[in-house]
Amino acid sequence: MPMNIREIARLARVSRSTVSRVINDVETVDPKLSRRVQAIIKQVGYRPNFQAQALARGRSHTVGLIVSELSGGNPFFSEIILFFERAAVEAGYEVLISFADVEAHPDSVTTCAIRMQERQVEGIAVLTFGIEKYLNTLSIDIPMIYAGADEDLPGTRNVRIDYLAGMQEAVKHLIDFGHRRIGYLSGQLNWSSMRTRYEALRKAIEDAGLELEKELVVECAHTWEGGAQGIPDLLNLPKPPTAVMCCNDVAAIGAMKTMSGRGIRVGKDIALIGFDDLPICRYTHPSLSTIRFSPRELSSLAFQALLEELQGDDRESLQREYKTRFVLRESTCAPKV
Amino acid sequence: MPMNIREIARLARVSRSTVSRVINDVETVDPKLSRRVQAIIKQVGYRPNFQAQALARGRSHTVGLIVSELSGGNPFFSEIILFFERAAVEAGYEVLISFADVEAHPDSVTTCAIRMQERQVEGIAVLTFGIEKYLNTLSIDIPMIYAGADEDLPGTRNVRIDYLAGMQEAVKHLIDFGHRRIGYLSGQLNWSSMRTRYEALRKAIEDAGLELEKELVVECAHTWEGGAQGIPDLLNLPKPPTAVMCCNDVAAIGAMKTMSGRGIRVGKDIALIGFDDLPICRYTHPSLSTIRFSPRELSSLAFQALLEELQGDDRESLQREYKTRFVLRESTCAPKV
DNA sequence: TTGTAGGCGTTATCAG
DNA sequence: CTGATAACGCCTACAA
Repeated sequence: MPMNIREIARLARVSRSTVSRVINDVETVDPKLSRRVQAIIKQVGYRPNFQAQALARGRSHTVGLIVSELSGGNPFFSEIILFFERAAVEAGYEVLISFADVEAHPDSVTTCAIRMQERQVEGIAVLTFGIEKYLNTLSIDIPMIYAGADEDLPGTRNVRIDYLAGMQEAVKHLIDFGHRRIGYLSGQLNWSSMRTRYEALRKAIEDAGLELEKELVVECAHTWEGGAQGIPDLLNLPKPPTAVMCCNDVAAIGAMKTMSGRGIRVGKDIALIGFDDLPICRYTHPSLSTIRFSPRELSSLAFQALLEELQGDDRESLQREYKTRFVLRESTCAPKV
Repeated sequence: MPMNIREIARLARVSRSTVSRVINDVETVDPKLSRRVQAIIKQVGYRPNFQAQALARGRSHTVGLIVSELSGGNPFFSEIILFFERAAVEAGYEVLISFADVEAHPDSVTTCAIRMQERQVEGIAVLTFGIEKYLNTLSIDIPMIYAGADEDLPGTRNVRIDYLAGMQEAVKHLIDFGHRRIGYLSGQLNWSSMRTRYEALRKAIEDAGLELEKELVVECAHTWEGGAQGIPDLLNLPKPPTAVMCCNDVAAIGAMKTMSGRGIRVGKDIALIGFDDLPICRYTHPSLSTIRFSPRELSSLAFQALLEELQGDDRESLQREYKTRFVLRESTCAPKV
């Protein structure tokens, strides 16, 4: 008992085309007939074969999502995936996820591209930071969306990320508190997103009339471990910073751990600010002031942009931008005298 | 220039069947010819159309994964998804993810089922806890895998979860420290997994010759917020517990937050044990002793079980079980006098 | 408004 | 070992 369109047609004593029309809500079908067919469809629990539809229509209704290999279980990328998936499903799309581990496998981008091609994805969103540069080899002629790319590549759309806005708010907050020596726990600066964050912070600090001193910038892995191991380089300085900003929350939390272990009270002895605003930030002790960079909104924005591209909307009006914002919690304080 | 098998055949001056054989590594094809065809395939960058293959083969090479709606950004489920996806891709399968939000939409299970059916998934893994009971309505005749289901449903395979092992280790650890009043921050007990964890803990405590007193069990949401709000009920008791176990890590971390705020030093004034072993556990202060329940292993185990079912392996020998284990960190201590 | 027939890209069953 | 040819389940002109 193969349950296909042919079988429904037989049961309803109509042609396959009619059933097809009913399935696809074509207007021109007689309402009475339509109802009859629908009744049978419901009765036998028939569902059209997605793959066959895709093949016949020449449209896969699938989009690709490329993210980097999850570094140390950073929840940020998990959430990117979750929210992108959800946005896609709501719009009737399927999503094909690929993990690109550029560090370990330089050819992983190729692998991604192959998978994407085989599944006939209609568009690709690259929601990770640092692998854009590998993608030019990929030369695909379908819509592509990046987030926070260095420069707008021709033929692609970019969701701009305004790192500066949040950084400025954070810096202003610190300066208002009286801080002058602001340190930065940076990720590896050869990653473009880390470079961008760094530049944004520097600009924010300079705009405020201060300077981000070289020795106050420590480069470490953008992971829990990285933050935990990197913070001593700042603390052990002859003149350590009175406030520290971090490239992301997990590094900040790692740093917090190390400092707590040394008896340094974050939010009292030193000010600490993260980046991302993971859910956990509200539940550290002290809760972590941070710069919000919501994976949910980013995902959603990226998918929307992709969707518009797919539907051939006007290219001009759709410049997307995500604006970061400072979130005040308990981990900041006035400089300790 | 449609790049399909027909085009390759034309370029290579062979039939489509031959190209198909080359693609699928059929032995009987002449090596020399095969190489020639492969060269052309590589040259033009041709990739077979996955959907067409699925249609022709009658196999979608896709499996479904049902998880519950993410509660408050608990990273546990995110990781379940990530690792399941990865295991599947390695085995050449695609995965279709569905979020079932049973609480808000009782019919979401039906929605899932429909999506799965449309995509012709070959099997389904239900890696969430508490929605098994809704699934009998789903009556699908494809392999299904559960994890930690109450009872082994007929015609399905279950990855057993040995909650007891880890609980016993944890309880023994606490008792060795001298604890006698062990409290429990439970999730809602009408969720089967929460009920199961509770039962396991009770058994572990009873096996050790103690009793899990009713008043020492607090029922709260299994979220950060839940833990933060639930812990006072335990602390405010006339005779509060000297050690608290939690239904999961996020609740434990929430509880930790509340206690820190009250000046209670976890790991000195009170012992605290989580459940799950999220990456964050190593970076709280103090780091959180917990019971490991690795989403990675669970996902992998579940996918393997599903795969074996799909490949028609022997049903008997494949009883899978995941065993939890206690992980000692800094949040436990002797009872404070 | 409905039915007929051909095609989407691939596999699989036959002959040759 | 290779090549026609008929599926797979659905969509879509085109014809009726």
